[in-house]
Amino acid sequence: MTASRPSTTAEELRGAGLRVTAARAALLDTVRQGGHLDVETVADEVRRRIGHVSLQAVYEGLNALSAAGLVRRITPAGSAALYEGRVGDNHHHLVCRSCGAVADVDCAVGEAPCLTASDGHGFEVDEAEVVYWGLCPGCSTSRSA
Amino acid sequence: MTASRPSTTAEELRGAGLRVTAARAALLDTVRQGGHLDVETVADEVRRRIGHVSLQAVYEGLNALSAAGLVRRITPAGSAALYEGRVGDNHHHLVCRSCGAVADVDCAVGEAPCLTASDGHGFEVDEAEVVYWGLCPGCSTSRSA
DNA sequence: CTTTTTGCAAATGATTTGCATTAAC
DNA sequence: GTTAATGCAAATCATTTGCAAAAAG
Repeated sequence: MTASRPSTTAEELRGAGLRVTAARAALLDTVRQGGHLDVETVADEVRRRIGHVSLQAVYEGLNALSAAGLVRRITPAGSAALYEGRVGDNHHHLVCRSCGAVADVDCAVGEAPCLTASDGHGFEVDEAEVVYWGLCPGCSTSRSA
Repeated sequence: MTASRPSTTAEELRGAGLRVTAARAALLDTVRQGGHLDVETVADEVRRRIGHVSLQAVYEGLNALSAAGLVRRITPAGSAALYEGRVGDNHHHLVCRSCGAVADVDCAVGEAPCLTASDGHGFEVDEAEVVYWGLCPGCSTSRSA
């Protein structure tokens, strides 16, 4: 079954140089279908799909997937990491200070505006991560009402 | 005893609604003089100034100071938090993926460009945090050389 | 067959919490 | 005198690590 087009999850994994295991495939599918999932949530969903998978395998797999650029890892609050399936489109995040909700946003200034720092201090920048802190609609309402 | 001369630091603490203690004052002075300091480093420096201070007092004090807006807490890597004295000037950070070095940068697009998301999704945004990921001069050189 | 991945448990590191003591107001 | 801050130790949470067994290529 050596398909020539990378349409399946398995093929993508292989194309990224990763071994194809049930855990990895379920991990990738799960992250791609959800929005912003923490490790525990991913683990639950993966287990719902393929049965038992250790938490360590989930951590390992998510590391491998994000290193390969198949998923993106974000750490808005500094506490628990979140994973999302949208990669390579330079989108950013709105994070609620109150409930922790995360929403996607495209960059404010067109194509890839924030990708370049005004003064790079000699750094070789390859990615810009923007987090908009505030209150989500729900928390904003209950706070002012 | 009641201090008769108005030390700037003490007054700022009072003005922010915080009690003036040796620990808090040393904390604020320390964070303002350093660049980007982690909790342990702050604790060391504070002890060098006023003698023994518990690590918990440092955590507590830094929380109070950042809640009051006197210092800023940043968590670039998701691991250890860093504190800096520059607040309210909408500056951002360059972070080295290799050695973790952090440098300040002013926003790329003028005054406060990244402060507004293209689509706020109803969020009430009050701050935008930008992290430019890359390699610092040193790590960049040793990697390509 | 060789290398990577999984599983299990214990370890690590950052940060928080409970409670008595002390200092600030 | 009240209230908030400090010190100390233990607890908590996310994540990592070591090593043997199982699976992928």
